[in-house]
Amino acid sequence: MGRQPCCDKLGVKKGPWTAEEDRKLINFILTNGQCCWRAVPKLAGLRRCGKSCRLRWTNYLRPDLKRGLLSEDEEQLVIDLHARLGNRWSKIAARLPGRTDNEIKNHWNTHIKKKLLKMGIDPVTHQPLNKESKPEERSSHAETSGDNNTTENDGITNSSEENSSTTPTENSSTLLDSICNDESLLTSLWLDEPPLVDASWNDATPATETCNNETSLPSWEDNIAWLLDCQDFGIQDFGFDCLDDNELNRSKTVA
DNA sequence: AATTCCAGCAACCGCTTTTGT
DNA sequence: TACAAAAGCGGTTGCTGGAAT
Repeated sequence: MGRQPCCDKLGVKKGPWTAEEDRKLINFILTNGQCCWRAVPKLAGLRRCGKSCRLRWTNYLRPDLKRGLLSEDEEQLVIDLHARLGNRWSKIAARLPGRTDNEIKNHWNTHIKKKLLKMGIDPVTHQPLNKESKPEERSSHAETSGDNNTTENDGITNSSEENSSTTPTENSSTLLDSICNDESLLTSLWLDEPPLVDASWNDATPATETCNNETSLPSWEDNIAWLLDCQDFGIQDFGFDCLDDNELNRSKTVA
């Protein structure tokens, strides 16, 4: 028979998350860390499926998330990475600190696609639209979106000259340059090495000392502030009082 | 002012991959 | 090695708010 659903559909709530549900989830994860997602709803007192909890956490509640539109640099980086990786949003997101695959995917579909089309560039092949039909030497990344014939090595070997051909604006960006000129980084993209930055949240503990590196991740405290600003409940409502003293101290030292 | 249209985004669904036994 | 369970991923859907009529 088929797989069992990730959760029994009966009694499982769907649709937008309420502030109360967010609070429960945050409270639980801050207290216990990310453990078995399937068990989270039960343990956290949520009538949601584990999958939904994971999504909500990773896409919206994680304190290391950046909010707001992608910057020019980030956008350019997404374009370049997409040219190499295709629709592998999670891989792309792994190179943009504080951004999620869902966010990048949405941004791609709503903004970047149109932008590229306007510029006369095919968002799928990253080729100029008028010479799209040419089979071309640039096969290295054009088919990333197709049947993924591309081997991972292709992306690496051609990385340097691709850089100039994938619509990059000359002066765009330190972020992009630093990544695209860094052969080892590109290699890591293809070799599935762990992300450079987001790893600090893999264990979902608030201990994010490692987060404040040169990529300017928002700090834990900044995001607490954001959470408090953007959602209409206070820190008590979040159950942050469950944090231990160290965690609380860390939060207090921000301001 | 009311209605329609559309863009943006959060969330869901189903498939694939990874992990554990 | 085979199988099942869990996690992860990418495509798609549907709701919401703002713009246009």
